[in-house]
Amino acid sequence: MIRVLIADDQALVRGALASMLGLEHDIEIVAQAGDGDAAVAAVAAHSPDVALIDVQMPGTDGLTAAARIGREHPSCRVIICTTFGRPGYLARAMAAGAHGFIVKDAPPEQLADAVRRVAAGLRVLDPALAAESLSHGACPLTDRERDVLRAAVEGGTIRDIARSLHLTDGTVRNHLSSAIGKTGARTRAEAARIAEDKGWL
Amino acid sequence: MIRVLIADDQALVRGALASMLGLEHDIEIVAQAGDGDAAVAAVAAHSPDVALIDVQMPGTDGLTAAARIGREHPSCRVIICTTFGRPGYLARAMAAGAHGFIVKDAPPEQLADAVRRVAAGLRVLDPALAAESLSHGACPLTDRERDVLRAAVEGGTIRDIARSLHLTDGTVRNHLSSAIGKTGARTRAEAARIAEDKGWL
DNA sequence: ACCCGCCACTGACATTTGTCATGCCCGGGC
DNA sequence: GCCCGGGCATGACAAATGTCAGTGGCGGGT
Repeated sequence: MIRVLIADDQALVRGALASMLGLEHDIEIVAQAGDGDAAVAAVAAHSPDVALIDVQMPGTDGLTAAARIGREHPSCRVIICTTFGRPGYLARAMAAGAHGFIVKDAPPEQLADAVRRVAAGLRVLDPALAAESLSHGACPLTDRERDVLRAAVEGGTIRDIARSLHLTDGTVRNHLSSAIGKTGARTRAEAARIAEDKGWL
Repeated sequence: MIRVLIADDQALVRGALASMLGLEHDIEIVAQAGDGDAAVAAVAAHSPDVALIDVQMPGTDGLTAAARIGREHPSCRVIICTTFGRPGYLARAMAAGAHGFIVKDAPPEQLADAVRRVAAGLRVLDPALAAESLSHGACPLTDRERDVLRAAVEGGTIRDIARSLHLTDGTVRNHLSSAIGKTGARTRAEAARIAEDKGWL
């Protein structure tokens, strides 16, 4: 029996995934969680063989939860399961020590398969996405540029961003300008969208 | 037996929802679809009692598919099932003749229940969301303002928007200014985010 | 010790943007 | 017929934005 934890913030899909996986005779759902902290706690409490974790979750997101699980409970293998196949997500998932990466577009049969492979010690990832992740290279943005872009997606003015980061307007403009250059955008809004698309935020 | 169609662009959650609903003894999944056009076609081909349709789908989106189904196949009742509980979505779903509206945050048991209620001719919707939808009133934007905002979410410059809509820069600025005023935003980026959040685009 | 990259800031500059007043055309309601 | 709202446009103006050059501090390599 493969003991599995499922973490996803949307109760409906979490339950649906659980009942789908529960139909498999060699898989047992031992716990569910709705956010990153609950996922880490559940791993500690139930020590599952495999944790299936969504990226988008309130509070601690799936990628940082995966990193914590990898550090604190190395016996539990992690599969990242996400809506968006963003190259940056794959890169960060691998850096966090995840053993699998699957997108929610994938055919349903693939999920149980991925769980079995990962439980057996193999790695599971989409070849096309892996190629894109490698070819596009790592995120070219510096820490500060990421901070500024993250604040920029809200849509506020430069002064808003500056205040929220305790910086000068000029500094924010410089970081934004540099980020715009690196992303090939022509506006900070476009730069923010591009960075978000690639999973760099 | 209640005959159900499931439409969702993410194969994994579509399959998961299907296997969860399939566990119910009085529910039978007769078809699945990955986009709006396929959903309409599947309704025509299998004449299900209930169609469970996601909003976000490539091509024809779930709300317009629901409207088509309501017009062309009135015997099939529609439940809109969405990730985001945006007031505008609920309003448009009701306008399209949907009989139910459920968010993916809802507890899993609620789904089968909603299917049964809707099949019985009742309406199912989240009271809190309905209240918000009514209190926030309808979308205050004119058609053109919506067009311009939709083009603005990409992040391009005013000139980009103007060209993509075959308008003058000045006209675009006027529409944007008016949309910014109506949304209470201070930037076109913020206005676009707000409008998207409310489901006005 | 030296160089280099990142961070933070300043000041200046040319554009872009948001706002406002004004005008014209059209279609719908009274 | 008249008025009103919406779409489109122009022109003008203040403010915000993007770009550039230059300064200094800090820390990590070699």
